[in-house]
Amino acid sequence: MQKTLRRSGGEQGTKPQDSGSLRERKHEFVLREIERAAWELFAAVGFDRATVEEISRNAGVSRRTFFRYFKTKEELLSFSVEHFGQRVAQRFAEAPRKRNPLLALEDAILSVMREEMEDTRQPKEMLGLMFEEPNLRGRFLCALSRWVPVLSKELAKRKAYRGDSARCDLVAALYCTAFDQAHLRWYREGTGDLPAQMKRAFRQLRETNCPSSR
Amino acid sequence: MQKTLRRSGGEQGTKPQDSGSLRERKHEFVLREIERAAWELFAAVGFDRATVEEISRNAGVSRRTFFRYFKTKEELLSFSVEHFGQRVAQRFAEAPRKRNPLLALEDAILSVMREEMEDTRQPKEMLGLMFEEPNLRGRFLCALSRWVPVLSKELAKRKAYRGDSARCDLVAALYCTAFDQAHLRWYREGTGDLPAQMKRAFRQLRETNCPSSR
DNA sequence: CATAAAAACGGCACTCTGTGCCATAATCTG
DNA sequence: CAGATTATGGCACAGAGTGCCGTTTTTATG
Repeated sequence: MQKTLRRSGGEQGTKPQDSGSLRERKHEFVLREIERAAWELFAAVGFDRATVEEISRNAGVSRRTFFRYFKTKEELLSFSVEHFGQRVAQRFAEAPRKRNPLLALEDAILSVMREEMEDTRQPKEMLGLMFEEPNLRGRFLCALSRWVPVLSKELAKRKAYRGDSARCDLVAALYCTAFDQAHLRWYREGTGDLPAQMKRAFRQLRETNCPSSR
Repeated sequence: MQKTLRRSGGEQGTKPQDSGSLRERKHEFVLREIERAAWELFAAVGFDRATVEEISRNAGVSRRTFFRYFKTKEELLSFSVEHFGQRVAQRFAEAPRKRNPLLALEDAILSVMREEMEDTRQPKEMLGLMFEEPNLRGRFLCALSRWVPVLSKELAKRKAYRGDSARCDLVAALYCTAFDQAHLRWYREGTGDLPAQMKRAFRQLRETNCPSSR
């Protein structure tokens, strides 16, 4: 009946997803407009002091409508994060089957990350909010954890991981953690480049083994 | 001037920490009383429908006072989780220096976990809330992430990890993730025992290496 | 023990988030 | 164009969380 059930796991407050009809294009437009207004205000006054009231006004919609696009104010944050995960999963799926799954996954993450960094967004400010505010940190981690089933599903298609969904989930989650930790350190140090930090985290993840048997 | 700045990293709404004076013993008592009342109500009507109003009333304090003990309603959840992490870190610190750090850490987690399971709490219900409600999932992950600096600090005392705080952070975070994933799977499957699930996750974490060089 | 300082408490008013409801406007379908 | 769907805005409302202040309890000091 409905063509709307697209997004894999968690539902955003955002229903129409097809692009084509006027209605859906308009929806997409307003969505971006709210997002833009929100980030503008976040950058200006911080997350807490940016009221939905004012975000909505700047975006040209009513407060009530805001909540039809985003279930909560915090969802504005998880939105980008989830989209990122979707892209990683897609990129990973495109990697040749012969390639080592872990390395393919790492490349997928790095590849999407580089694209994102070229974008004209406010990546650093956004991450800053994510890491500073414990409230938003939770949101971020929650959004990140939604990558797990998506990545896990792709991982399960690879020969070495087929049939062990628990292991797929775990490995996916571990890579999400490495992703997070690399970001965190990069943000806190304030120096160095993110891809290098990320690669190091991945390598260390793969090297976390136990020399002596139990 | 103030004796209140104690807790390592994130501040709970809970200030006095020394035990001895009447004031502090009373504070501890009221804290537990609120916690008890809260979990009782959560179990009865769920997290969302349990209002702070009613929790406070059942605990015998005012609504305003509730927020002096817990900064937010959700902090009731992260409270136990953080305490758990503290205990793991302590147990880990007690392990002999000669022991392999990873295995020692695993044992510390398993050991505290077993103790917790014997306690007369509502572990399953609590975890249920943590995993179902995306809202609480975020809180849980955020609380879990606060283990990282604590565990990392202990890890850094071990010979093999000294001087590489980035690696310590990462390894600590990876183990937190394994902990989370094991719980998640255990909860979703509804069967099997948690320690076994946990051990399996740890083993798989250690085995996540890359056979072929890049 | 008495008394003053310090801290906890309760109550009140207030802002903000998030939701249900309904009337209106925009869009889609035929 | 007409009717059905869906989006929107406005309103009222409940609950979370905070600032303020007067009162009560605990501690410290003589």
